Amino acid sequence: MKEPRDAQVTRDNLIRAGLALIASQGYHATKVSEIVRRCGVTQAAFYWHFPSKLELVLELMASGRATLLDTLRRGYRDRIESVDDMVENSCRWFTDLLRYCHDNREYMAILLARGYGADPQIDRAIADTRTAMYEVLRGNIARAVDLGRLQPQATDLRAAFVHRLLEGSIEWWLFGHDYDLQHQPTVSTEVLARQLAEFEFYGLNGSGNAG
Amino acid sequence: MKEPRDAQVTRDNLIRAGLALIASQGYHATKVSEIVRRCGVTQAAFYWHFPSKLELVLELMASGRATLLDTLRRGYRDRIESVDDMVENSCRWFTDLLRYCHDNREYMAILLARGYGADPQIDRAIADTRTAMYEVLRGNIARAVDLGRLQPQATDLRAAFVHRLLEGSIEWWLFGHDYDLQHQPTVSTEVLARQLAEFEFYGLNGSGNAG
Amino acid sequence: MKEPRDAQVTRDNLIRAGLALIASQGYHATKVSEIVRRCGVTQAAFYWHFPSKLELVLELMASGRATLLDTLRRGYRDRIESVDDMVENSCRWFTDLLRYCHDNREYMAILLARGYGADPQIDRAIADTRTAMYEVLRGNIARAVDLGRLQPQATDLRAAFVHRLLEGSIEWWLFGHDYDLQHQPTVSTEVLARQLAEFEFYGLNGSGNAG
Amino acid sequence: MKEPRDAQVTRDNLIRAGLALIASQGYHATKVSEIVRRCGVTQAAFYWHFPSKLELVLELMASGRATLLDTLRRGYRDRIESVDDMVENSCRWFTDLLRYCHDNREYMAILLARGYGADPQIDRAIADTRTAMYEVLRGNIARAVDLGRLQPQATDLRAAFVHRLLEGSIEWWLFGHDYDLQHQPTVSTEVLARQLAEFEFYGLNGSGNAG
DNA sequence: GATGAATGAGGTTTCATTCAT
DNA sequence: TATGAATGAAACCTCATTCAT
Repeated sequence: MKEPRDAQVTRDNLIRAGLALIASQGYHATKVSEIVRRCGVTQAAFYWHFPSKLELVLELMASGRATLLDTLRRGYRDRIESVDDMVENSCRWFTDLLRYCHDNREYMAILLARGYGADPQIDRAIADTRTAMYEVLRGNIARAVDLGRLQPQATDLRAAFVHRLLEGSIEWWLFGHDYDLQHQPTVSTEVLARQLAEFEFYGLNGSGNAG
Repeated sequence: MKEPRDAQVTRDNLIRAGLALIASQGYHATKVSEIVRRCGVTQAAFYWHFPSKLELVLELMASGRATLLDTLRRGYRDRIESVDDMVENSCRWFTDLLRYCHDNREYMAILLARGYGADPQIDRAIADTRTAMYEVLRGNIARAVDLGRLQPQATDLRAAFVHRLLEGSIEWWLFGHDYDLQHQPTVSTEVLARQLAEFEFYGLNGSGNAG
Repeated sequence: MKEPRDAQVTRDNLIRAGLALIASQGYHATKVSEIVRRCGVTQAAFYWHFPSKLELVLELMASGRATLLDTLRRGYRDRIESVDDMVENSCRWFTDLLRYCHDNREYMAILLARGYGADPQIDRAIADTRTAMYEVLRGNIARAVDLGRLQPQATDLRAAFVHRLLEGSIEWWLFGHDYDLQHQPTVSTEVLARQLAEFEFYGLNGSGNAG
Repeated sequence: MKEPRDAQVTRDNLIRAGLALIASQGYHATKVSEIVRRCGVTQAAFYWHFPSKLELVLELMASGRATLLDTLRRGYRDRIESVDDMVENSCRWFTDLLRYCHDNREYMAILLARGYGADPQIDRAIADTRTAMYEVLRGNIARAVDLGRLQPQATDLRAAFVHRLLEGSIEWWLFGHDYDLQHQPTVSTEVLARQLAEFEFYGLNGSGNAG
């Protein structure tokens, strides 16, 4: 259990600082000079750890993607005999996801709003991750259709609805209406997850058995 | 025999070129030199028409905002005796909105994904417009609650859901999963509007009387 | 006859300063910052006139090459009935060439010694020009062989000898033994040309009719 | 079971790698990082062996100079009763020299073309060695003049001719017209030496008794 | 209304060199 | 003897912006 090597600390600091700055200002507005100033090292040190500013971001995105997809795929146990079972499943799954997002708000900021348009490679990294999220949701809906729990109608389209509902709501939850990085959620994880699940299956009209 | 291309024409060209470039590359990646190159004028000409690159964008956003809000507020005739009436209303309103978005895809690209993180003033312009859209939706839901057509429950939250569902779905519709500016919609305006309205009120479970 | 435009003056200054610096320090040691300092303009001005430092040099080399080849090809009137006629022809031709070299010593410095190893494109530019010079000399020898004035023996090899004798002697003449850019020729153009021509045809042993 | 590669081995490797790189790319384009990468050691190791990159090169040049001068001075046995004796002597001497150059082509690359303009100290090292070579040649000619074998005319100038003819021809022989480090000689050592010696004393016109 | 030419500030990246271990 | 990690100085180049004409 040897103590963490200095280099690793510096490297982690650089990643953290880069993440924070890019989340709040975007890629182009974030200068290497500012990243290193926050870490108390020189710019040359940055380039010892990373081949370029772009590579730092791509590494950032890749590691965020890995942990996010991990979370996404863990969920959805399959006992679904009724629509209400599906609501329950969705609710649990959303809860896990929201916790992840809450704990990784800076990564989510880049993924959901501050990333596009920075650089083609970053665009791709974001699009890939978002598409992966869509695929998971689409898979779940398709399975429910196969089991006869949902009507076999416009699966892709409705998966896109759920996907965008979910992403957009997370963005709103974490950053508010004006995309403020300092915004604090006004709703608890549990309430949001439940309301989202209700809305997902019953829309504004509700289930009929709501309180 | 130069045709009399007056100042207004140049100005409009600059705005159009700026809009196209920013929509596809983002604010920082869009250079004044590129904008003017597309218009066949010099950079100094740009600065005769606009005080700065930022001002061009802000003007862009303001004019987009005006026409968008115009469209948004035109809708929603008030005869709502049943939920199905509301679905019909939503459907008509969505249709108008989608038409606008389709006709202004570059502005929507900036508004929905390529704008944040460019500059605090741009961020504000975007946030304001998006919030205005949310307010319209929230107002409609609140009215339905007042009229006893919807349950008086979590109005803000559910307005946020609808708002993000709508925005996100438009983004997907216009630009696909990987935010490709060249993407072509795979669903017609009418079908998307109807499906959105159905989903808005009944969720994945559907209305029961769907085809 | 309008007075020379400012821009052209600046551009010429930059070229001249670049030529002088590269001739004396080599390509890599010559900094854009130094070039512009000598011209009293900013670095951005440099990049308004030239796309890059490399392009400045390539332009330099290209224009030097053009005038040099022009000089090279002007020479060699064809009356050669005896070896002594050839010596006379060579002498005149060398005189022209030496005058050019004397008037363009900075370009010659780059071409003959300070250029190689700077950049692949520069290497090519130099090699091309030197090869062109060799070809002219080889052509002359080949013609003399065809006319029966020289023995048909190892033409390529002996052309290479003459070429390198000439280049090397020019280098020595202009820059001395230690390649000093400030060196002043110790021999007049005419004497050098005559001695070179004698050596070219008779070697150290001489013509027998020398003084 | 690491083989005992002691300090001297590492040092020699560094020198060899440096020599190869500088010969092919020039001084400035050769990075310490690249030298050490080829040797499998770190940059800090480099600086344990050498005080600076410049010192490595100077050492390189000094050792090349020592062996070259050794070769140069070994030659020229003094029996010269006729010009043909001198041709024979030159031929033998050139043969030795060409062998050396062939075996040390990387050093010759730096000495003859890739060195100038790198750094004042390197320039000096090169100039000194080349001047030493000139002195040897001049001494031989002077002796021949003293012995009455050559005419007492323009000794310095003609020594310079011979010197530059020799150097330039070696450069051409080793690296071709476009200074390609990979070039293979197209003429054997013996043929080149003989032709050079013939040319040295008789020029293009030849000896009259040539084959 | 527009141009040609220039500025100034700052960006990313490079590279020889050093120092604690 | 050597390494891993860092420094400092400076290089090339970019780009929004300006100004005289």
